[in-house]
Amino acid sequence: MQVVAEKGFDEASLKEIAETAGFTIGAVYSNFASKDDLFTDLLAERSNPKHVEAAAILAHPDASANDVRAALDRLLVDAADQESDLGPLQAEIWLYAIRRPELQQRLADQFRDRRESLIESMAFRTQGNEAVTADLSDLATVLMALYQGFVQLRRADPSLVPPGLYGTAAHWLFNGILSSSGGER
Amino acid sequence: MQVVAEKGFDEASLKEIAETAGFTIGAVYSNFASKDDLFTDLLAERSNPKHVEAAAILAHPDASANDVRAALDRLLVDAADQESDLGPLQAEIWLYAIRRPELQQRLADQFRDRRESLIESMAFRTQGNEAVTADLSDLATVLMALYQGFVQLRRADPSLVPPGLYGTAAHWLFNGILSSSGGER
DNA sequence: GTCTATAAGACGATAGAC
DNA sequence: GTCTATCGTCTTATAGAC
Repeated sequence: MQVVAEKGFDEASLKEIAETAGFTIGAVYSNFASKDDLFTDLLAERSNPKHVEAAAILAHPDASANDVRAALDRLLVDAADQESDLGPLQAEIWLYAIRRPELQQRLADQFRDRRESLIESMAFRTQGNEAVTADLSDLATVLMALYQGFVQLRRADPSLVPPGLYGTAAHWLFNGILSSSGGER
Repeated sequence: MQVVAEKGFDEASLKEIAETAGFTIGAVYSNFASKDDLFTDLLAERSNPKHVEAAAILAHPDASANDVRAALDRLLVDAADQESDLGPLQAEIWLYAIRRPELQQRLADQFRDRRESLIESMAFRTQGNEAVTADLSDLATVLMALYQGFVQLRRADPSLVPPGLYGTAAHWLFNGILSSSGGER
């Protein structure tokens, strides 16, 4: 995955992948049937733990609104800056999956699962607030899409995405839902 | 660009690229020095007209809030569904550019230009509204990131992004900014 | 400017020794 | 289960005729 993130799937030769892992090509082929098989296997192992983290914070009953905003920002900065591989890797996986019909469904399911855990976490914090509850699924979708977009913008140039903007945007969305529920939608 | 979108940069062989264009490999090499040269040249020609379109609608003084929401949704649906190449192509370009330091700056500039035209369009509609004007740049950044994320989610599975959600999200953000400007931010 | 033919090399994948 | 050595194929890029 490290080599694929750096070079791209096709430019990542099995020789380099094997040697990065401390093996030779032969060793790889005794464990995997093909390069595609290797990639799809590693893909299955790789569940996305980041959004679960955020969901855990969102779900924490003592967390204040500011805690949530700070958690979202930390999530973004960690992903885009510290783990600088994450953006390219996700793009590679996305491209790989949408071009293979049998994987496209799995990718969609993955997105759906992440959204579901986000919804559950947020539901815990917004129960009793009907206005927000009704739009919870849409809000989760927006937060996920925004995260993806921010990671890519930030990778092109960190100064494009001011620090704290992810949390601020979430704040705007939340308030926007509240103030929209009264009038027309 | 069509072949690159379908197969990916590496899997798009010069033979297929040439034949798709109705030429042979030799003809390509009499016009371009290398495959990278071909791609970067085509990359430069390809300016993104879509956001300009949206900006034009946003800038129209007679446009109602509903017109703007409808325009944003049309923008998304057109991009993700009709031009189904756009998502993969943008991902390919992004990956290609962030891996080449000399292109990364050009990519960042492109993002900055698009944001600038979005800001100008919106400024025309929000003049006099200080609360929104102050956050215009951030709002534009959020709308751009959201657009990118939506296109990718929708390509994995259209039902992940309900119709109208882009416009709704923009509506929430706008209202959120208005209601946030009074209290703490 | 575009073609055909070809060069040089890298790649994924396999065979067989250990 | 991992190694070395090798096979066939495909690729980018070039040379030279037209």
